Amino acid sequence: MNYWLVKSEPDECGIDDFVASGDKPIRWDGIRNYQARNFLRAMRPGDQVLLYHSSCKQIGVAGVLEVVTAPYVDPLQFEPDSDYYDAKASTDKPKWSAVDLRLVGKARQILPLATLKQLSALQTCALLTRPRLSVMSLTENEWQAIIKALGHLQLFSEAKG
DNA sequence: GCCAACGTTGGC
DNA sequence: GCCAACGTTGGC
Repeated sequence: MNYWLVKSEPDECGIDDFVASGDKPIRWDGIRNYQARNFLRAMRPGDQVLLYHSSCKQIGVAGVLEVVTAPYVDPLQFEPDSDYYDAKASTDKPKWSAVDLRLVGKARQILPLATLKQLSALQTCALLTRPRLSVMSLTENEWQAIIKALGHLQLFSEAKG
């Protein structure tokens, strides 16, 4: 079991999109950074993922997702009309990957960045030390610290009964 | 292979 | 909207 954190602007794809999608997974695509891609390629079905909302009113952890599929070729790299088109990628030599993610639970309230910054377990976490990295692994310790902060505040609710 | 210019991310 | 951080590009 591995732990991850992914960032997204909620206008693009946020926790409410996962709530609306219910059991149906959403493809996590459009990653166009090599380090983020390499983390994404290490994802395995069943891995747990925190969803972080960036560049928005309420910045912070918005909920928990899980990995549904193994990584596969991101089809958007081949679509010229897509924002995520990559002219250098070919079906012979695809460059970018995607996985499918599904909702586990939504936070009752966003766990704000300001709070995350105060957690001692996160002082060396990539979320705080590596700005602009949009997919990262978390240690079990980092994961537990965030889950505890979510749970202790009773922020967590089951998305589906 | 170096590095300046440029573009993007993302908090504030 | 500003700007710091930093990844990418491209000239040499």
